[in-house]
Amino acid sequence: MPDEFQLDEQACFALYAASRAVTDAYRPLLGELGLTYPQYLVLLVLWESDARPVKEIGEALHLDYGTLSPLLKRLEANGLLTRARLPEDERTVVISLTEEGRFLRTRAAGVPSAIGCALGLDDASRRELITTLRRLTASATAYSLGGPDAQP
Amino acid sequence: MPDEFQLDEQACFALYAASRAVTDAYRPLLGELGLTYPQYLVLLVLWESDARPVKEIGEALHLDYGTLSPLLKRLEANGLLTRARLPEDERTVVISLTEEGRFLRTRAAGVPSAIGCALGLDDASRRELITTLRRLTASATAYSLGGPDAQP
DNA sequence: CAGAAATACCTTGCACACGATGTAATCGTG
DNA sequence: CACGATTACATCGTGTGCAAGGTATTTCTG
Repeated sequence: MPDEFQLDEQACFALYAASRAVTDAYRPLLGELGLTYPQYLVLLVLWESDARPVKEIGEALHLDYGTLSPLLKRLEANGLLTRARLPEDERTVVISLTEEGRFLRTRAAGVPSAIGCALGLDDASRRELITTLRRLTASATAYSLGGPDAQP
Repeated sequence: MPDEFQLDEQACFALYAASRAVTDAYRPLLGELGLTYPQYLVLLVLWESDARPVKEIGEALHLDYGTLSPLLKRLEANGLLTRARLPEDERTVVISLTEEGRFLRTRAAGVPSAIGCALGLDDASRRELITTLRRLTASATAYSLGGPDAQP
């Protein structure tokens, strides 16, 4: 019987390695734009719909405030976005793109297709991979929240 | 036509999110053993074959010295392994498990199956996922090394 | 065999990621 | 309406990851 500790048999390691390899592929492209991959993800969210509270960005990317707060501060320092308290609710901070932040989208126009090419996946296997990974993410998240033997 | 910037359509983000979700699932289990996920990966490598140079561990996990050196120092400080220069080649540092490091394997016996269960993948889709991810990793790595338009 | 190149590793600096803790604002309840 | 709970966010500490730069040891080359 196979060794359950065998690295090659573990989907988790394949996932971990693939994730870093893909981020590596992004690095030179995003470096041209002065961005890291997580910063690029934040911009994707904002390009899709601007002026959102930090909470929504965190939900979209599954990132907590401890990660987002300093990241957003760096993007603000680079002139890509602004932070403003909501008058109706002084607790929430709304993140809005600056003109420069909106313009960066045109400079990033080639990135998705370049990466799509780098991954070397046809459209069908890409969709299937996304489906599998989403199921896996949901399953792992449920496990984390509920614990190995959760009793509701 | 679909927006190429759409977060939901990007395999990269699914990968990034899944990788972190899986690491989250490991955290409580490994926390019991006083380990992080990358530290656990190093032990997997050493449990498979002990007394290896840092270079080999890095190749197995696709990690560089900048990550491994401090990580190995922490594992050494925790009494799980030792570092020794090779007499034949004073440049290389050989990492060997201590008695405690070897024993930890028995305490970690339940981890792989617990995670396997948490991911909720049957054996077939797990293997298929690993295959897809390995192709993807190879493709992304080749892209990173060769550049978008490499001319050998 | 001397000097150059390569190798193995280490350290530093920066940017995530996450747990834990703190704070101000709002909400819910009696 | 007082006051405890909740919410939204910030900060701090620790541990990765990676680029860049440094050192010591070996290997290669002329």
